[in-house]
Amino acid sequence: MGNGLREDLSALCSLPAALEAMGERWSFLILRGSFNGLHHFEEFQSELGIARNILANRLARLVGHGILERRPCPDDRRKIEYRLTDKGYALLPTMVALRQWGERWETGVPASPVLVDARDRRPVAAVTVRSHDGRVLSKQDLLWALPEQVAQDAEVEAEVKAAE
Amino acid sequence: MGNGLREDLSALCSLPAALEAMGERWSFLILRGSFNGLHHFEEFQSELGIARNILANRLARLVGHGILERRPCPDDRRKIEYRLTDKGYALLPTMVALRQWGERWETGVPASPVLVDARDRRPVAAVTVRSHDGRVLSKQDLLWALPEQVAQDAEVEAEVKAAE
DNA sequence: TAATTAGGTAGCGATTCGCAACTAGATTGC
DNA sequence: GCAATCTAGTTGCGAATCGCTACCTAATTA
Repeated sequence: MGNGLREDLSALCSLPAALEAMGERWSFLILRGSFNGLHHFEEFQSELGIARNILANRLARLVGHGILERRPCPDDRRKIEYRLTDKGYALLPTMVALRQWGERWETGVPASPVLVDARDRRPVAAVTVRSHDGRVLSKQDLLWALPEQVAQDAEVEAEVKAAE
Repeated sequence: MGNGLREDLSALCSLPAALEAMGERWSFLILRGSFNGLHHFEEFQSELGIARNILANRLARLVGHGILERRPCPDDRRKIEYRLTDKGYALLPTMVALRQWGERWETGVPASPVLVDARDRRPVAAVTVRSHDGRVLSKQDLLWALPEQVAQDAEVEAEVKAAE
């Protein structure tokens, strides 16, 4: 049933393994490439091993959604630069969370390259869900609520005003 | 170029909007259903509007990957229960992060239902990337490092031992 | 025992996939 | 300044996957 995800990439990064389980992978993988400093068509193509027409299609889609920005290189007008927009960069927590999940549950080993704190070069912490005041929440601390059941903003607004 | 993602779901949850941009959606959407308390084939089918053969295929895949567990209902032997495993539940931060991204950048409105802290029914915080000691890290605080460049465990092990 | 319900399969046309070959514009080598 | 090369695609093709509808089987209810 599998359609042949490349094994050579699975070894380096858990993301393909995570997406093998989760479904479509190229958009996420292109995004990972962007986060890791890839900027040009040929870089993505050779790094990811994606078919050229699919890559062109996905890049166009990502640009269309405002996740990547497309602009000609000033120094070499054959080249096109693809860069993350703020919107694209905002997918970092999602990316990191998915990658960490793949590390923990699929590959079992840390992916490379590792995302580290620039200050001390230590790997970032596991991405978690937290309460409004920063406590880590786990399964039994969480609840799904309809909008009208959410604690209303009386106290929240009071705090915000107090902080200003 | 779009293949017709249902609009009626986009209104309720930002995840379809996020996945409209990100690619494959059914596995994530089934997972969201699981997080929100769906357990049976027909529930997923009518809630998500997914084709039956695709749903059967995706459920089998998720079960095969150990994300969902499949077991016959003891009280009604026609029914099959699909439940999140620990591995499946571990995708919560990814789900929440992707959903929050969709809320912020695609739909612009909070999704329903809302994930809240059971203690005070306030919505969970935005999922962020943090340092090992919990500081929120942003773009300029982060670095991609090769495994050999990661701060080695001399001090880390020392701390761990000190804590024991 | 007949009708209904739950969880699938089977068949179909349309779309998308990956692969390979080709193209167009810019640049470099000689 | 002309040929070779390099970048970023597009095109054509067969294979796989998609969504839709209809059908099927086992268990339950009337």
